[in-house]
Amino acid sequence: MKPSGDAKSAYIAVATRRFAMDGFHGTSLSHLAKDAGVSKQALLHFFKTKEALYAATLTALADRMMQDLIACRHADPAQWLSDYFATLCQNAYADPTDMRLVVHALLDSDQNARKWPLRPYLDELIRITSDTSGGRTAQVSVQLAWVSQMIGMIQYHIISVPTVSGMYGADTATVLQVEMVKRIEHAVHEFCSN
Amino acid sequence: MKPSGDAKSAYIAVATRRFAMDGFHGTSLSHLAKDAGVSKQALLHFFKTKEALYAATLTALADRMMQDLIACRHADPAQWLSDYFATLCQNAYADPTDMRLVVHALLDSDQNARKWPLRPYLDELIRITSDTSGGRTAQVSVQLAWVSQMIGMIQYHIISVPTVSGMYGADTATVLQVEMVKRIEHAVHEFCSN
DNA sequence: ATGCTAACTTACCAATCGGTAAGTGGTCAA
DNA sequence: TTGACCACTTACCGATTGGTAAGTTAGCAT
Repeated sequence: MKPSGDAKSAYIAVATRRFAMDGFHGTSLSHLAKDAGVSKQALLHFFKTKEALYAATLTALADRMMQDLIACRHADPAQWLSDYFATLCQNAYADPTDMRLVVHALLDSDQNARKWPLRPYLDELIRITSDTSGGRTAQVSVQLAWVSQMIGMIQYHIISVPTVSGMYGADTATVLQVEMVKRIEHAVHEFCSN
Repeated sequence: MKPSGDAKSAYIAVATRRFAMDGFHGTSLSHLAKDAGVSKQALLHFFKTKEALYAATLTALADRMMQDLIACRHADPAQWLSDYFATLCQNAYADPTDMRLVVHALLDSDQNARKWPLRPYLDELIRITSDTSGGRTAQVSVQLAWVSQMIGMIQYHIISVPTVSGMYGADTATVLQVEMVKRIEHAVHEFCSN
């Protein structure tokens, strides 16, 4: 007998990819089932509604992002942030799934009072920022603003890659990516160093 | 007899609000019709498919954004950009519709090779940037990167307002907005002045 | 052997989807 | 007066949606 956790997390993985690609409304249970190679009711056995499955993918996303952040831990908080944002960007070039899912979730967050699971992740980012020599003196609101700005420019950049590539060509898009990584590094240095 | 242009643009206005709120897949023709106070086929009379209506809203969006940019024209290009980004942000606080629509369109841009109408707007932003004393010396790729960064941080900030407000409270969200406007102003000054 | 439960399946449901077909009522040129 | 045309309506369509009901199959403790 299959351990239940395996199948469940496999379904979440499939759902993550689909929801990130097409959004909540653009994804149907039948498509998810076909992707997972099971019947639609196999999904509904673990998740009572489509909404519940979506919520589970968002929770898993939050866990993943927190793990990725912790994985970059460094004694110097500025270096930590610099490493993290760089790897976040590089990983997203290879697989933009998570970044797309976050943005989709942001756009959906109006219509249902969904418990937003990314708060600990944001809080941790702010905490690290407040440990840097440059960020220490800033007010909390300034720290929040800076963190928002950073993840905003990264995530927006990632989701705009296909469009930029279509508008200006793949070559320009690649050059833009390189340039963007530089700008991120520069932004961390400017804010966090004294 | 009603002039046809009026009804058509009224339908586009309704569709713009709905598509910006719920995205393409989250919006149905019947909902749009109910919003407009007509039957579903009134819409299909002007726009042959739902896709065509969506494309029309994106074209209208592009025109609007270009107009708003031109409306801020100023002899000093750095001042032009500063004014534009500030008013863009302020308008979006009052009505985030356009910013949400852009982000929705970015997320959708994979699945159909849609002609993206915002390119002239981007080109114009880059042109203005290249006229500033600070931007003049930069390579085109750097100018594109900076413009992407600016509109990215603004649009992402706007769509994240409800979530931030839910996570940290409306007061913190307001403080963040004020702080964000400052950061935008600072970013323009830093890049464009020399 | 038996009964219980977890992990499914097939069959089915009303509701809604985008879109087609065939009118209806009003305006306007001839 | 007529006839063409435009904006729009009602009626309808097959396909798909999220979800329910009722089995079926396998493993496992007793």
